[in-house]
Amino acid sequence: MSENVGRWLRDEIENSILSNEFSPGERLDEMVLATRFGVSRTPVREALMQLDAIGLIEIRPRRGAIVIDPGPHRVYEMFEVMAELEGLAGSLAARRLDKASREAITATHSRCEQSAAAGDSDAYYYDNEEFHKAIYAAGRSEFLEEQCVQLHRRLRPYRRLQLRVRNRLSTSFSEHCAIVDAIFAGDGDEARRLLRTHVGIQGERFSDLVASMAAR
Amino acid sequence: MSENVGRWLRDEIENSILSNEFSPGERLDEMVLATRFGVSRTPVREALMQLDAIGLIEIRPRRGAIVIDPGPHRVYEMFEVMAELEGLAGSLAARRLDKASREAITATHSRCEQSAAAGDSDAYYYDNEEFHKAIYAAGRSEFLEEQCVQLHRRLRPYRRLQLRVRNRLSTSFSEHCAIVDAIFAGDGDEARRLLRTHVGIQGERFSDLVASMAAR
DNA sequence: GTCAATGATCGTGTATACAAGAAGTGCTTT
DNA sequence: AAAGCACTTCTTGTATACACGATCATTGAC
Repeated sequence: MSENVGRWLRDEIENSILSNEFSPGERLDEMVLATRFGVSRTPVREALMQLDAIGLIEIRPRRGAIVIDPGPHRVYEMFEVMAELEGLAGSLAARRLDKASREAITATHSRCEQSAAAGDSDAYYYDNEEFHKAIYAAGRSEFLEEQCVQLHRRLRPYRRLQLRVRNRLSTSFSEHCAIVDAIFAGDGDEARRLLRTHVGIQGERFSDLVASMAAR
Repeated sequence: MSENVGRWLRDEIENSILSNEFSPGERLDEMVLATRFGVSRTPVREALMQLDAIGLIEIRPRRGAIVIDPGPHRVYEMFEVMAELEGLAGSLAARRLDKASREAITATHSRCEQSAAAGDSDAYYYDNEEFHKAIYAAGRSEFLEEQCVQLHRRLRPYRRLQLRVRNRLSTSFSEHCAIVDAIFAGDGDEARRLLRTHVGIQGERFSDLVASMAAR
Protein backbone atom coordinates (compact mmCIF):
# COMPACT_ATOMS: atom_id res chain seq x y z
CA MET A 1 0.00 0.00 0.00
CA SER A 2 1.27 3.41 -0.97
CA GLU A 3 2.36 5.95 1.57
CA ASN A 4 -0.96 7.68 1.70
CA VAL A 5 -4.38 6.14 1.46
CA GLY A 6 -5.70 8.54 -1.16
CA ARG A 7 -3.08 7.58 -3.71
CA TRP A 8 -3.44 3.91 -2.95
CA LEU A 9 -7.20 4.18 -3.42
CA ARG A 10 -6.74 6.01 -6.70
CA ASP A 11 -4.60 3.20 -8.08
CA GLU A 12 -6.90 0.58 -6.64
CA ILE A 13 -10.06 2.07 -8.12
CA GLU A 14 -8.30 2.85 -11.39
CA ASN A 15 -7.24 -0.76 -11.73
CA SER A 16 -10.72 -1.93 -10.92
CA ILE A 17 -12.09 0.24 -13.69
CA LEU A 18 -9.46 -0.72 -16.25
CA SER A 19 -9.89 -4.41 -15.46
CA ASN A 20 -13.59 -3.96 -15.96
CA GLU A 21 -14.48 -4.84 -12.39
CA PHE A 22 -16.39 -1.60 -12.37
CA SER A 23 -18.23 -1.48 -15.65
CA PRO A 24 -18.76 1.64 -17.72
CA GLY A 25 -21.83 3.51 -16.56
CA GLU A 26 -21.66 2.00 -13.11
CA ARG A 27 -22.25 4.28 -10.18
CA LEU A 28 -19.44 4.53 -7.65
CA ASP A 29 -20.94 5.07 -4.23
CA GLU A 30 -18.51 6.81 -1.90
CA MET A 31 -19.74 5.05 1.21
CA VAL A 32 -19.64 1.63 -0.43
CA LEU A 33 -16.05 2.19 -1.56
CA ALA A 34 -15.11 3.56 1.86
CA THR A 35 -16.38 0.53 3.76
CA ARG A 36 -14.98 -1.84 1.13
CA PHE A 37 -11.49 -0.45 1.60
CA GLY A 38 -11.94 0.16 5.30
CA VAL A 39 -11.41 3.92 5.22
CA SER A 40 -13.53 7.03 5.56
CA ARG A 41 -15.16 8.91 2.71
CA THR A 42 -12.50 11.64 2.64
CA PRO A 43 -9.68 9.74 0.90
CA VAL A 44 -12.24 8.03 -1.33
CA ARG A 45 -13.46 11.40 -2.51
CA GLU A 46 -9.92 12.56 -3.14
CA ALA A 47 -9.24 9.48 -5.23
CA LEU A 48 -12.44 10.03 -7.21
CA MET A 49 -11.48 13.66 -7.82
CA GLN A 50 -8.23 12.53 -9.40
CA LEU A 51 -9.91 9.91 -11.55
CA ASP A 52 -12.34 12.56 -12.69
CA ALA A 53 -9.44 14.84 -13.60
CA ILE A 54 -7.83 12.22 -15.84
CA GLY A 55 -11.15 11.41 -17.45
CA LEU A 56 -11.78 7.90 -16.18
CA ILE A 57 -14.94 8.77 -14.29
CA GLU A 58 -17.38 11.62 -14.31
CA ILE A 59 -18.49 13.34 -11.13
CA ARG A 60 -21.87 14.91 -11.64
CA PRO A 61 -22.48 17.50 -8.93
CA ARG A 62 -24.62 16.13 -6.12
CA ARG A 63 -25.34 13.03 -8.16
CA GLY A 64 -22.29 10.93 -7.60
CA ALA A 65 -19.57 9.47 -9.77
CA ILE A 66 -20.04 7.11 -12.69
CA VAL A 67 -17.49 5.20 -14.73
CA ILE A 68 -17.22 6.79 -18.14
CA ASP A 69 -18.33 4.67 -21.06
CA PRO A 70 -16.29 5.83 -24.04
CA GLY A 71 -18.27 3.94 -26.64
CA PRO A 72 -16.74 2.53 -29.84
CA HIS A 73 -16.47 5.86 -31.60
CA ARG A 74 -14.56 7.56 -28.83
CA VAL A 75 -12.33 4.51 -28.39
CA TYR A 76 -11.55 4.81 -32.07
CA GLU A 77 -10.63 8.45 -31.56
CA MET A 78 -8.40 7.50 -28.66
CA PHE A 79 -6.60 4.94 -30.80
CA GLU A 80 -6.20 7.57 -33.48
CA VAL A 81 -4.40 9.86 -31.04
CA MET A 82 -2.43 6.96 -29.62
CA ALA A 83 -1.26 6.08 -33.14
CA GLU A 84 -0.07 9.61 -33.67
CA LEU A 85 1.82 9.74 -30.38
CA GLU A 86 3.40 6.34 -30.95
CA GLY A 87 4.38 7.46 -34.42
CA LEU A 88 6.19 10.42 -32.95
CA ALA A 89 7.85 8.22 -30.35
CA GLY A 90 9.00 5.88 -33.10
CA SER A 91 10.44 8.64 -35.21
CA LEU A 92 12.29 10.07 -32.23
CA ALA A 93 13.50 6.60 -31.29
CA ALA A 94 14.92 6.11 -34.78
CA ARG A 95 16.84 9.35 -34.51
CA ARG A 96 18.00 9.06 -30.92
CA LEU A 97 18.52 5.34 -30.46
CA ASP A 98 21.26 4.47 -28.02
CA LYS A 99 22.70 1.18 -26.95
CA ALA A 100 20.48 0.64 -23.90
CA SER A 101 17.28 1.42 -25.78
CA ARG A 102 18.34 -0.78 -28.66
CA GLU A 103 18.87 -3.66 -26.29
CA ALA A 104 15.56 -3.06 -24.54
CA ILE A 105 13.71 -3.08 -27.85
CA THR A 106 15.51 -6.21 -29.01
CA ALA A 107 14.78 -8.01 -25.76
CA THR A 108 11.07 -7.19 -25.65
CA HIS A 109 10.76 -7.86 -29.37
CA SER A 110 12.13 -11.37 -29.03
CA ARG A 111 9.82 -12.05 -26.10
CA CYS A 112 6.94 -11.07 -28.38
CA GLU A 113 8.29 -13.49 -30.97
CA GLN A 114 8.17 -16.35 -28.51
CA SER A 115 4.64 -15.60 -27.30
CA ALA A 116 3.43 -15.17 -30.86
CA ALA A 117 5.01 -18.47 -31.91
CA ALA A 118 3.37 -20.16 -28.94
CA GLY A 119 0.05 -18.59 -29.84
CA ASP A 120 -0.24 -17.40 -26.25
CA SER A 121 -2.32 -14.26 -26.59
CA ASP A 122 -2.22 -13.42 -22.88
CA ALA A 123 1.57 -13.57 -22.80
CA TYR A 124 1.75 -11.65 -26.05
CA TYR A 125 -0.54 -9.00 -24.62
CA TYR A 126 1.93 -8.41 -21.80
CA ASP A 127 5.08 -8.63 -23.92
CA ASN A 128 3.55 -6.35 -26.52
CA GLU A 129 2.98 -3.71 -23.87
CA GLU A 130 6.62 -3.91 -22.81
CA PHE A 131 7.73 -3.67 -26.43
CA HIS A 132 5.76 -0.51 -26.98
CA LYS A 133 6.98 0.98 -23.73
CA ALA A 134 10.55 0.29 -24.83
CA ILE A 135 9.88 2.40 -27.91
CA TYR A 136 8.36 5.21 -25.87
CA ALA A 137 11.45 5.26 -23.69
CA ALA A 138 13.78 5.15 -26.67
CA GLY A 139 12.28 8.42 -27.92
CA ARG A 140 13.91 10.18 -24.94
CA SER A 141 11.07 12.58 -24.42
CA GLU A 142 9.82 12.29 -20.88
CA PHE A 143 6.61 14.14 -21.53
CA LEU A 144 5.79 12.09 -24.61
CA GLU A 145 6.61 8.91 -22.75
CA GLU A 146 4.24 9.85 -19.93
CA GLN A 147 1.45 10.70 -22.34
CA CYS A 148 1.95 7.44 -24.19
CA VAL A 149 2.00 5.35 -21.04
CA GLN A 150 -1.11 7.02 -19.70
CA LEU A 151 -3.09 6.63 -22.89
CA HIS A 152 -1.83 3.10 -23.36
CA ARG A 153 -3.11 2.35 -19.89
CA ARG A 154 -6.56 3.61 -20.71
CA LEU A 155 -6.69 1.65 -23.93
CA ARG A 156 -5.32 -1.50 -22.36
CA PRO A 157 -8.62 -3.37 -22.13
CA TYR A 158 -9.38 -2.72 -25.78
CA ARG A 159 -5.89 -3.67 -26.93
CA ARG A 160 -6.43 -6.96 -25.19
CA LEU A 161 -9.74 -7.54 -26.91
CA GLN A 162 -8.14 -6.85 -30.26
CA LEU A 163 -5.63 -9.63 -29.83
CA ARG A 164 -8.45 -12.12 -29.71
CA VAL A 165 -9.20 -11.48 -33.36
CA ARG A 166 -8.07 -14.30 -35.62
CA ASN A 167 -4.52 -13.99 -36.95
CA ARG A 168 -4.02 -10.70 -35.16
CA LEU A 169 -1.13 -12.16 -33.17
CA SER A 170 1.02 -13.06 -36.15
CA THR A 171 0.05 -9.95 -38.09
CA SER A 172 0.97 -7.82 -35.10
CA PHE A 173 4.32 -9.49 -34.73
CA SER A 174 5.29 -9.13 -38.36
CA GLU A 175 4.43 -5.44 -38.09
CA HIS A 176 6.71 -5.26 -35.06
CA CYS A 177 9.54 -6.68 -37.16
CA ALA A 178 9.20 -3.94 -39.74
CA ILE A 179 9.01 -1.29 -37.02
CA VAL A 180 12.18 -2.58 -35.38
CA ASP A 181 13.96 -2.61 -38.74
CA ALA A 182 12.97 0.99 -39.45
CA ILE A 183 14.03 2.22 -36.01
CA PHE A 184 17.34 0.37 -36.12
CA ALA A 185 17.95 1.70 -39.63
CA GLY A 186 17.43 5.22 -38.30
CA ASP A 187 14.52 5.76 -40.67
CA GLY A 188 12.28 7.98 -38.55
CA ASP A 189 9.65 8.66 -41.20
CA GLU A 190 9.20 4.99 -41.93
CA ALA A 191 9.04 4.11 -38.23
CA ARG A 192 6.42 6.77 -37.76
CA ARG A 193 4.35 5.54 -40.67
CA LEU A 194 4.54 1.91 -39.62
CA LEU A 195 3.63 2.65 -36.02
CA ARG A 196 0.69 4.77 -37.07
CA THR A 197 -0.81 1.98 -39.09
CA HIS A 198 0.15 -0.62 -36.50
CA VAL A 199 -1.63 1.17 -33.66
CA GLY A 200 -4.51 2.78 -35.53
CA ILE A 201 -7.72 0.98 -36.20
CA GLN A 202 -8.30 1.15 -39.91
CA GLY A 203 -11.04 -0.45 -41.94
CA GLU A 204 -12.29 -3.80 -40.75
CA ARG A 205 -10.35 -3.61 -37.53
CA PHE A 206 -12.86 -1.03 -36.34
CA SER A 207 -15.76 -3.41 -36.79
CA ASP A 208 -13.71 -6.10 -35.04
CA LEU A 209 -13.35 -3.72 -32.12
CA VAL A 210 -17.04 -2.91 -32.04
CA ALA A 211 -17.89 -6.58 -32.14
CA SER A 212 -15.53 -7.47 -29.32
CA MET A 213 -16.76 -4.55 -27.21
CA ALA A 214 -20.34 -5.66 -27.66
CA ALA A 215 -19.45 -9.25 -26.79
CA ARG A 216 -18.30 -8.49 -23.29
CA MET B 1 -18.91 30.69 -9.30
CA SER B 2 -19.36 27.11 -10.39
CA GLU B 3 -21.94 24.84 -8.85
CA ASN B 4 -19.56 23.34 -6.35
CA VAL B 5 -16.72 25.00 -4.56
CA GLY B 6 -14.17 22.32 -5.34
CA ARG B 7 -14.48 22.78 -9.09
CA TRP B 8 -14.48 26.54 -8.79
CA LEU B 9 -11.32 26.38 -6.72
CA ARG B 10 -9.68 24.06 -9.21
CA ASP B 11 -10.29 26.53 -12.03
CA GLU B 12 -9.30 29.44 -9.85
CA ILE B 13 -6.01 27.93 -8.73
CA GLU B 14 -5.32 26.57 -12.21
CA ASN B 15 -5.72 30.05 -13.66
CA SER B 16 -3.51 31.51 -10.99
CA ILE B 17 -0.80 29.03 -11.91
CA LEU B 18 -1.15 29.48 -15.65
CA SER B 19 -1.11 33.25 -15.31
CA ASN B 20 2.03 32.91 -13.26
CA GLU B 21 0.49 34.38 -10.12
CA PHE B 22 1.77 31.25 -8.42
CA SER B 23 5.27 30.76 -9.71
CA PRO B 24 6.83 27.39 -10.49
CA GLY B 25 8.35 25.89 -7.39
CA GLU B 26 6.10 27.88 -5.09
CA ARG B 27 4.55 26.10 -2.16
CA LEU B 28 0.76 26.04 -2.03
CA ASP B 29 -0.34 26.10 1.60
CA GLU B 30 -3.79 24.58 2.05
CA MET B 31 -4.76 26.85 4.91
CA VAL B 32 -3.59 29.98 3.12
CA LEU B 33 -5.63 29.08 0.06
CA ALA B 34 -8.62 28.17 2.22
CA THR B 35 -8.72 31.49 4.03
CA ARG B 36 -7.96 33.39 0.84
CA PHE B 37 -11.00 31.91 -0.86
CA GLY B 38 -13.07 31.87 2.30
CA VAL B 39 -13.64 28.13 2.43
CA SER B 40 -12.42 25.20 4.50
CA ARG B 41 -9.46 23.01 3.66
CA THR B 42 -11.58 20.17 2.31
CA PRO B 43 -12.50 21.64 -1.10
CA VAL B 44 -9.01 23.13 -1.38
CA ARG B 45 -7.50 19.69 -1.00
CA GLU B 46 -9.88 18.28 -3.58
CA ALA B 47 -8.87 20.99 -6.02
CA LEU B 48 -5.19 20.32 -5.39
CA MET B 49 -5.73 16.60 -5.95
CA GLN B 50 -7.15 17.31 -9.37
CA LEU B 51 -4.35 19.68 -10.30
CA ASP B 52 -1.89 17.02 -9.23
CA ALA B 53 -3.65 14.49 -11.44
CA ILE B 54 -3.33 16.67 -14.53
CA GLY B 55 0.30 17.41 -13.76
CA LEU B 56 0.14 21.09 -12.89
CA ILE B 57 1.34 20.67 -9.33
CA GLU B 58 3.08 17.97 -7.36
CA ILE B 59 1.81 16.82 -3.99
CA ARG B 60 4.64 15.38 -1.97
CA PRO B 61 3.25 13.22 0.83
CA ARG B 62 3.11 15.07 4.13
CA ARG B 63 5.12 17.92 2.66
CA GLY B 64 2.56 19.90 0.76
CA ALA B 65 1.96 20.88 -2.84
CA ILE B 66 4.32 22.80 -5.09
CA VAL B 67 3.76 24.26 -8.55
CA ILE B 68 5.63 22.18 -11.08
CA ASP B 69 8.44 23.90 -12.92
CA PRO B 70 8.65 22.22 -16.32
CA GLY B 71 11.92 23.81 -17.36
CA PRO B 72 12.82 24.68 -20.96
CA HIS B 73 13.55 21.15 -22.03
CA ARG B 74 10.24 19.76 -20.89
CA VAL B 75 8.38 22.72 -22.37
CA TYR B 76 10.09 21.87 -25.64
CA GLU B 77 8.87 18.30 -25.33
CA MET B 78 5.36 19.53 -24.67
CA PHE B 79 5.43 21.68 -27.78
CA GLU B 80 6.70 18.69 -29.72
CA VAL B 81 3.66 16.67 -28.68
CA MET B 82 1.37 19.64 -29.23
CA ALA B 83 2.72 19.97 -32.77
CA GLU B 84 1.96 16.34 -33.45
CA LEU B 85 -1.59 16.58 -32.12
CA GLU B 86 -2.28 19.79 -34.00
CA GLY B 87 -0.91 18.16 -37.14
CA LEU B 88 -3.38 15.33 -36.74
CA ALA B 89 -6.20 17.79 -36.10
CA GLY B 90 -5.26 19.69 -39.24
CA SER B 91 -5.17 16.59 -41.39
CA LEU B 92 -8.56 15.49 -40.08
CA ALA B 93 -9.92 18.99 -40.59
CA ALA B 94 -8.79 18.94 -44.22
CA ARG B 95 -10.61 15.67 -44.80
CA ARG B 96 -13.75 16.38 -42.83
CA LEU B 97 -14.26 20.10 -43.27
CA ASP B 98 -17.89 21.15 -43.27
CA LYS B 99 -19.54 24.50 -43.78
CA ALA B 100 -19.71 25.55 -40.13
CA SER B 101 -16.07 24.68 -39.45
CA ARG B 102 -14.98 26.42 -42.61
CA GLU B 103 -16.74 29.57 -41.52
CA ALA B 104 -15.30 29.37 -38.02
CA ILE B 105 -11.79 29.03 -39.40
CA THR B 106 -12.31 31.88 -41.84
CA ALA B 107 -13.69 34.15 -39.13
CA THR B 108 -10.93 33.51 -36.61
CA HIS B 109 -8.31 33.69 -39.34
CA SER B 110 -9.42 37.15 -40.42
CA ARG B 111 -9.44 38.33 -36.81
CA CYS B 112 -5.82 37.19 -36.62
CA GLU B 113 -5.13 39.17 -39.77
CA GLN B 114 -6.45 42.35 -38.19
CA SER B 115 -4.51 41.93 -34.94
CA ALA B 116 -1.35 41.09 -36.85
CA ALA B 117 -1.77 44.13 -39.08
CA ALA B 118 -2.29 46.29 -36.01
CA GLY B 119 0.79 44.76 -34.40
CA ASP B 120 -1.31 44.09 -31.31
CA SER B 121 0.38 41.03 -29.84
CA ASP B 122 -2.08 40.71 -26.96
CA ALA B 123 -5.06 40.67 -29.30
CA TYR B 124 -3.23 38.31 -31.64
CA TYR B 125 -2.49 36.01 -28.73
CA TYR B 126 -6.20 35.69 -28.06
CA ASP B 127 -7.31 35.46 -31.70
CA ASN B 128 -4.59 32.95 -32.43
CA GLU B 129 -5.94 30.71 -29.68
CA GLU B 130 -9.42 30.87 -31.19
CA PHE B 131 -8.02 30.09 -34.63
CA HIS B 132 -6.28 26.99 -33.39
CA LYS B 133 -9.35 25.90 -31.47
CA ALA B 134 -11.40 26.25 -34.65
CA ILE B 135 -9.05 23.77 -36.30
CA TYR B 136 -9.28 21.34 -33.40
CA ALA B 137 -13.05 21.45 -33.67
CA ALA B 138 -12.97 21.05 -37.44
CA GLY B 139 -11.19 17.70 -37.02
CA ARG B 140 -14.38 16.29 -35.51
CA SER B 141 -12.64 14.11 -33.01
CA GLU B 142 -13.89 14.95 -29.55
CA PHE B 143 -11.07 13.20 -27.78
CA LEU B 144 -8.40 14.84 -29.90
CA GLU B 145 -10.05 18.20 -29.42
CA GLU B 146 -10.05 17.77 -25.64
CA GLN B 147 -6.40 16.74 -25.62
CA CYS B 148 -5.46 19.69 -27.79
CA VAL B 149 -7.38 22.19 -25.69
CA GLN B 150 -5.91 20.86 -22.48
CA LEU B 151 -2.33 20.90 -23.72
CA HIS B 152 -2.84 24.28 -25.36
CA ARG B 153 -4.00 25.57 -21.98
CA ARG B 154 -0.87 24.38 -20.28
CA LEU B 155 1.35 25.87 -22.93
CA ARG B 156 -0.56 29.14 -23.02
CA PRO B 157 1.95 31.18 -21.00
CA TYR B 158 4.81 30.08 -23.23
CA ARG B 159 2.88 30.68 -26.42
CA ARG B 160 2.35 34.19 -25.19
CA LEU B 161 6.04 34.69 -24.52
CA GLN B 162 6.87 33.49 -28.00
CA LEU B 163 4.77 36.18 -29.62
CA ARG B 164 7.00 38.79 -28.07
CA VAL B 165 9.85 37.70 -30.29
CA ARG B 166 10.54 40.12 -33.11
CA ASN B 167 8.61 39.48 -36.33
CA ARG B 168 6.94 36.44 -34.85
CA LEU B 169 3.51 38.00 -35.35
CA SER B 170 3.74 38.39 -39.10
CA THR B 171 5.57 35.10 -39.54
CA SER B 172 2.89 33.35 -37.54
CA PHE B 173 0.13 34.89 -39.58
CA SER B 174 1.65 34.00 -42.94
CA GLU B 175 1.97 30.42 -41.70
CA HIS B 176 -1.70 30.56 -40.80
CA CYS B 177 -2.51 31.53 -44.37
CA ALA B 178 -0.74 28.49 -45.78
CA ILE B 179 -2.45 26.24 -43.22
CA VAL B 180 -5.88 27.59 -44.13
CA ASP B 181 -5.15 27.06 -47.82
CA ALA B 182 -4.10 23.47 -47.25
CA ILE B 183 -7.15 22.67 -45.13
CA PHE B 184 -9.56 24.31 -47.54
CA ALA B 185 -7.87 22.49 -50.44
CA GLY B 186 -8.48 19.21 -48.63
CA ASP B 187 -4.76 18.50 -48.51
CA GLY B 188 -4.47 16.69 -45.19
CA ASP B 189 -0.79 15.79 -45.49
CA GLU B 190 0.19 19.36 -46.25
CA ALA B 191 -1.97 20.74 -43.44
CA ARG B 192 -0.36 18.28 -41.05
CA ARG B 193 3.13 19.21 -42.17
CA LEU B 194 2.50 22.94 -41.96
CA LEU B 195 0.90 22.75 -38.53
CA ARG B 196 3.73 20.63 -37.20
CA THR B 197 6.31 23.19 -38.18
CA HIS B 198 4.05 26.07 -37.14
CA VAL B 199 3.57 24.78 -33.61
CA GLY B 200 6.89 23.05 -33.03
CA ILE B 201 9.92 24.90 -31.75
CA GLN B 202 12.69 24.24 -34.20
CA GLY B 203 16.17 25.68 -34.24
CA GLU B 204 16.56 29.21 -32.98
CA ARG B 205 12.99 29.36 -31.71
CA PHE B 206 14.08 27.11 -28.88
CA SER B 207 16.74 29.53 -27.73
CA ASP B 208 14.18 32.34 -28.05
CA LEU B 209 11.93 30.37 -25.72
CA VAL B 210 14.70 29.76 -23.21
CA ALA B 211 15.62 33.42 -23.27
CA SER B 212 12.05 34.58 -22.72
CA MET B 213 11.51 32.05 -19.93
CA ALA B 214 14.64 33.25 -18.17
CA ALA B 215 13.60 36.88 -18.57
CA ARG B 216 10.45 36.55 -16.50
C1' DG C 1 -55.59 4.65 -14.15
C1' DT C 2 -52.27 8.14 -14.84
C1' DC C 3 -50.00 12.12 -13.55
C1' DA C 4 -48.47 15.54 -10.34
C1' DA C 5 -47.20 17.22 -5.89
C1' DT C 6 -45.25 16.61 -1.42
C1' DG C 7 -42.67 14.48 2.00
C1' DA C 8 -39.14 10.95 3.40
C1' DT C 9 -34.70 9.10 2.60
C1' DC C 10 -30.39 8.69 0.91
C1' DG C 11 -25.95 10.53 -0.77
C1' DT C 12 -23.05 14.22 -1.73
C1' DG C 13 -20.66 18.79 -0.37
C1' DT C 14 -18.38 21.33 3.14
C1' DA C 15 -16.68 22.25 7.72
C1' DT C 16 -14.39 20.92 11.72
C1' DA C 17 -11.89 17.93 14.86
C1' DC C 18 -8.22 14.97 15.75
C1' DA C 19 -3.91 12.29 14.69
C1' DA C 20 0.62 12.01 12.99
C1' DG C 21 4.70 13.35 10.48
C1' DA C 22 8.02 17.02 9.06
C1' DA C 23 10.49 21.16 9.72
C1' DG C 24 12.36 24.50 12.52
C1' DT C 25 14.39 26.11 17.09
C1' DG C 26 17.02 26.12 21.00
C1' DC C 27 19.66 23.62 24.10
C1' DT C 28 23.53 20.79 25.34
C1' DT C 29 27.89 18.78 24.50
C1' DT C 30 32.38 18.42 22.62
C1' DA D 1 31.84 27.73 17.74
C1' DA D 2 29.83 23.89 15.49
C1' DA D 3 27.26 19.78 15.51
C1' DG D 4 23.83 16.77 17.27
C1' DC D 5 19.62 15.90 19.72
C1' DA D 6 15.21 16.81 21.79
C1' DC D 7 11.22 19.50 21.78
C1' DT D 8 7.89 22.49 19.91
C1' DT D 9 5.14 24.00 16.33
C1' DC D 10 3.14 23.93 12.05
C1' DT D 11 1.02 21.40 8.22
C1' DT D 12 -0.82 17.56 6.23
C1' DG D 13 -3.79 13.21 6.32
C1' DT D 14 -7.97 11.07 7.86
C1' DA D 15 -12.32 10.75 10.29
C1' DT D 16 -16.64 12.51 11.58
C1' DA D 17 -20.49 15.70 11.81
C1' DC D 18 -23.77 18.46 9.70
C1' DA D 19 -26.26 20.77 5.82
C1' DC D 20 -28.34 20.71 1.50
C1' DG D 21 -29.84 18.92 -2.83
C1' DA D 22 -31.53 14.91 -5.52
C1' DT D 23 -34.10 10.86 -5.96
C1' DC D 24 -37.87 7.98 -4.95
C1' DA D 25 -42.18 6.66 -3.10
C1' DT D 26 -46.60 7.62 -1.48
C1' DT D 27 -50.72 10.10 -1.67
C1' DG D 28 -54.15 12.79 -3.71
C1' DA D 29 -56.50 14.85 -7.68
C1' DC D 30 -58.26 14.68 -12.27
